[in-house]
Amino acid sequence: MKNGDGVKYRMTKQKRVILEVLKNTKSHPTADWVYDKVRKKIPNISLGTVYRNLNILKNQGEILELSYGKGFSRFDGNASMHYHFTCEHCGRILDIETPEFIEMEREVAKQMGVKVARHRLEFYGSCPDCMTD
Amino acid sequence: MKNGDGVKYRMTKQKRVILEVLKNTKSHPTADWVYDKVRKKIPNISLGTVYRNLNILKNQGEILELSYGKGFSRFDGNASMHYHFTCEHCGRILDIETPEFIEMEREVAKQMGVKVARHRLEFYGSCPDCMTD
DNA sequence: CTACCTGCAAACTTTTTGCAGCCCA
DNA sequence: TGGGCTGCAAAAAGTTTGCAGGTAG
Repeated sequence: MKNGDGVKYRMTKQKRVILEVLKNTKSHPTADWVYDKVRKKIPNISLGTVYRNLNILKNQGEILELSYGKGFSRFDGNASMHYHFTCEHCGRILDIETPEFIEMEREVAKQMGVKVARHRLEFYGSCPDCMTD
Repeated sequence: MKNGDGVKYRMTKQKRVILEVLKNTKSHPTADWVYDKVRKKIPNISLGTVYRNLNILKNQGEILELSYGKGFSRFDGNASMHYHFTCEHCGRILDIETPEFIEMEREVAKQMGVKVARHRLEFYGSCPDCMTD
């Protein structure tokens, strides 16, 4: 992979706009959604460039990549640690403001004899708009 | 999709062997690994059949599908609720025997005004064999 | 018998990559 | 100026699907 460890990243128009799009949405968009949105400002940008920059931004710690089922990722312009709630009706993904549940890591480390570096926690259910069922 | 709601599932040799393979491993294999393993017993089985049956077994609640990053799923012959620990060195996935942390669901439901149906929790770090670093 | 299931192969989806020219630092 | 970055298009990788014949119940 290019842009490995000791490589200096450059700022380009493409990267700036991609980051802008991600920072200005609360949705947790797919690469394709970002592509569509960015094309409004840079009509001839290619999907490959979007993917390349999403990976760079992720490596730089500017954004988060959230892998959900099968073949697709979503991206989050908010890189600080937070959990997510997915509405199983409308598909919306909401940020959760709860502080991290770190005690769980200690518990698992002790019980399994492993070293826990991090965890990922996802909640699923119905969002306020979809609770009428 | 075939095999929808009211459809009766049949037991076939293929499905039986696939389930056997999954119940007899503690690894959390990919579809491809299952395919290789099953081919030792049914040499001319097709990958499509493996995928079809993995989906059926998942819908029947016999196995779990675990989606990790990018383009691939892993399957777990242990369908009872449990968390997973992934070793970031060797890639091994271990089952965690901790009871479910259900209080978190209540906490999130109250704070966000949502209805939480379930959650998924994944731990990452170093397993006992890889802790020498 | 008859629906469901199978093998095969082609299609699909999402993401990655090779290349030649471009442009940021 | 040089080494990363770009657009384009082709390729990868994982999964799904259409079809015609096979088989469980």
